[in-house]
Amino acid sequence: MFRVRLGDELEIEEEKIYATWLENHCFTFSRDQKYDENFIFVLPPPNANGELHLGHSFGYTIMDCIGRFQRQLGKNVLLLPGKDHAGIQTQVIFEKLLRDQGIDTTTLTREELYKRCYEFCIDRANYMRSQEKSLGLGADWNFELFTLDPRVSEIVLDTFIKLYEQGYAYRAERIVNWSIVSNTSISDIEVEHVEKPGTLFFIVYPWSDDIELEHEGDNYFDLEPDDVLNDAFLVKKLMNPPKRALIKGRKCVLHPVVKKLKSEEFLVYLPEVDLHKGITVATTRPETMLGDTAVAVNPDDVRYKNLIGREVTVPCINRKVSIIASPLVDPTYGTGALKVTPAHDFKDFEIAKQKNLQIVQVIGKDGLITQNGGKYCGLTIQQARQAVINDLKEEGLLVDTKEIVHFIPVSERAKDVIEPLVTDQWWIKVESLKEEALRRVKNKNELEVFPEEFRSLIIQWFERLEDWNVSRQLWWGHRIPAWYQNGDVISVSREVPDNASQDPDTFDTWFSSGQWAYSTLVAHNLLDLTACENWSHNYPTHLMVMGRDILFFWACRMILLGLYRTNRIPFKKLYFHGLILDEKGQKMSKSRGNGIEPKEVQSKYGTDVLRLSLLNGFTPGRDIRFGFSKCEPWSRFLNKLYNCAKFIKLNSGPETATNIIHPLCAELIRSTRTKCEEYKKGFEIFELSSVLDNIYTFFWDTFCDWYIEISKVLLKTPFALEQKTALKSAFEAILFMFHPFAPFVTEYLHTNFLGEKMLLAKKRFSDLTCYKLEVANSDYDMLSLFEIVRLLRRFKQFSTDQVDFFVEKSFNYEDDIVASLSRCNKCQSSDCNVEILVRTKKVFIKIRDIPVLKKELQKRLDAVEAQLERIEKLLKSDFSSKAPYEVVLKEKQKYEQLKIEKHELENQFASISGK
RNA sequence: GGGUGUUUAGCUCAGUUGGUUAGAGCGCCAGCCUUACAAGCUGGAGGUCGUAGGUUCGAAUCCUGCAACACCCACCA
Repeated sequence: MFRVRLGDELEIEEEKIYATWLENHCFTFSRDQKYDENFIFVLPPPNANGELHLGHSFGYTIMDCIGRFQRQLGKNVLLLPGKDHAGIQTQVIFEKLLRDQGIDTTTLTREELYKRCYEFCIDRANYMRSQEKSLGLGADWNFELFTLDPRVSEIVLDTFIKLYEQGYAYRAERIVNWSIVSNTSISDIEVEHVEKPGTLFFIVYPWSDDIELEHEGDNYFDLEPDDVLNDAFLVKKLMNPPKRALIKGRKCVLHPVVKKLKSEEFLVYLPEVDLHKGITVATTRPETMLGDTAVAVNPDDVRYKNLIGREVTVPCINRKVSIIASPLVDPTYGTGALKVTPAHDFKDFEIAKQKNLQIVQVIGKDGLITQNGGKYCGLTIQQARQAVINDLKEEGLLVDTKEIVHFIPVSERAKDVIEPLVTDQWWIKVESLKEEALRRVKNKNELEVFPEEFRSLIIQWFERLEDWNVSRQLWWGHRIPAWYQNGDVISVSREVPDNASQDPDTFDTWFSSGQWAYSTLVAHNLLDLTACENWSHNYPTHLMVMGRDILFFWACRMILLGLYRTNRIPFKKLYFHGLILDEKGQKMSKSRGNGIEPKEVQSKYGTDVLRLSLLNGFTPGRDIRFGFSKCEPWSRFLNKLYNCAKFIKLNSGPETATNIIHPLCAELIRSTRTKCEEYKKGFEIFELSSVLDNIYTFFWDTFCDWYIEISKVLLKTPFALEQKTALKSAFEAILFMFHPFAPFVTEYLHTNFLGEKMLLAKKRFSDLTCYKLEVANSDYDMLSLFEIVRLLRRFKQFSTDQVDFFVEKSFNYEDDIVASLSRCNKCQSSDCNVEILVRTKKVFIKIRDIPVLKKELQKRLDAVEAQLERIEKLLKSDFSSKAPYEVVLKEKQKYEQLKIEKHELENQFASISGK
């Protein structure tokens, strides 16, 4: 926990303040209230295997800020905290930890590993909870849950059992993304594509039988390409395009399919291929040829059309395979001939399914070549690749290589290269589930998304969603409740059948976190799943907040599973925040070394500065840049707040006025109330950043720079008591409004400087003094006071001599206030040499420095004339007839006012001329 | 290849449904130790709102093209 230093002498201990909040049950949720009185939101559970980073701090700050505001409204708020077991990620981290400690993981039983890892996670969770508390997170800790908590797992398993019973969960052998390092399958969404250099090998698969090739003459027309598409040339559409062309020195043939690019049509010319020895394929992974069961070409590809059905021999393994046609083959890429390895490539698997090809697995789950790989059996992928290349070279079948840059799939968690493999897995059939999800997500009444643009991302994701592989070959996670006898599933149930063995696999982490929105509520008896079928009442939660990076991982899955089990989207409002970038706009990461730890900021500036600088200037869904330079202004702000509190304390006593009569004091109360209302409105639509901006300006510019300065005069008059009351109640409201943003310092000042007995964290709108005071009506024009002071300040600034003034019709002490703020002296009107109309008031000024006066008057006159000219032009145009009446009227009124001002100024010029 | 977002002052960003003089913080210039605060106060300079068109009486704001940057998705071997 952190101490924050304010000014020279004040230190605030955040930990003590947090303890006080807990002691006073500031964050305690009471169960017995109605939906409308509650505000419940389930917090995203961070992975319990490390510590919180700045991104977590950002999210929590937003959530806590909203939670505190909802309490101010009088709501019964529950922020429900938790931690995620994070399957594969934790297993990777934990196994490495054991290895680093010299422990051989293979010597431990599964139960032992699980137990130790559970303890590890609980330990991390404890640490992370202390971090969450240090941020000021006002969660009800009695409700905290872990995703592997028995109360939660029970629900997760039940969901799977239900899915199985209703035919949504099934087992199938299919090609999946396989991580050799983690020894498990992973879902598409956990695969990243990383750009890396690689080599494209051109390999000849010789004809199995003798073949006679047709020869079609040598007429080639010279053509200039307009563009290049992979290995083919694009030429703008011609009237009678030649069948054969020489482009950039290469013999090409015309492809019968026209390519459309940006609404323009192009002819495609494919480079001719050498077919004498055999058919040439291109691949970056030569070792997979051991599992080739076909060579595929595009059915429209004229180069190969006549060869479909012929046989070639796959070198190294000497397997005879046919040339088949598939529209999935891109004729412009490589040679246009694709080696088909169904067991180790997604597209090839698809082709094999359509064409009923044999599937030969040559790479095992351990990453070694299988027995199907013949003499290469037992080699690693890299070794096999080298061996195959050497053998091909020897036989003269490797005809070309090309260095390319391509995207290779890697595991998001372990970062190792993904090998597509055919394995037996559990799947969730998503077809009908996603239809329902799409229908509901498109309905804006059912789900509000902040920012709204993100709704289309959710829709697109669902549209593309295919069956979900939910089994993982890991020991860390919810073990799948499927039971086998002789390799067959005999039951899926929480009951243990006799003589059966349990599926060794666990669920994909997202299968459990996808249920978090309701599993947490059910675990705490806030929701009854059995009542969900035909219910009409509201879903218990109101809001879900998360980073935009887990939109697909988490938000979509919660919608999918939430609809399945509760018949509702488990949140009414879904709010996404952006990610934290460094000052240069780059992602923070350990490898770049540009990350900032939350505690670095907290110990240097205090938690409130961290919160304020994160919340300042952000827009939902948009990433923000963060660096220490963002903290400085907020550090100054807290110092200002502290000094302001000091001033208020110095100028308040036990007595208070109940009736505010002086127009300036009344005006202060009124504008404070207005700010409170704006604050409320802004928060209700989650405009946290603009709310902060608004109250910042109110505090600094309006309250400190004007009202406190004004008070320095009024405090010496008989209006002192009501001035003190007004200042104190306005400052109370200011602390109240800043409290969700900067809870620690505001709480401290509230108790120690305002001397309030009630905790600020417990204060509601209805407790604010500014709403209770009786305030006299007045039509006082605050702006004219501001204008007069600013005018005099400018004269004073530029003038070499002193400036005196007299304000017409000034009310109680107004002239003293003007004198104090402008540092000019008041005098009698008769002593003055110039009079200026400021809004509704006339100010008489005595100024000896005539050139300065003239210059200033001229500046005003120029501005007025420019305005007049502008409006005249405007009124002469179609504006008067076509613009709405109110808008025209506003301009006309402005025009009249300006004309009077101009007249006055001209008179002044006349009176000083010659002086 | 598909999609989304961004482009406003020297820097970091606001700018709500189009309304006519575009805002803040930091930085810059000038002047102030005015007894809450020099981490402050006062005054000031600085922007043809990426570009080319269009709609409109009126565009930073709406539409279209273009450019640059960023991110996400995708099974080009």
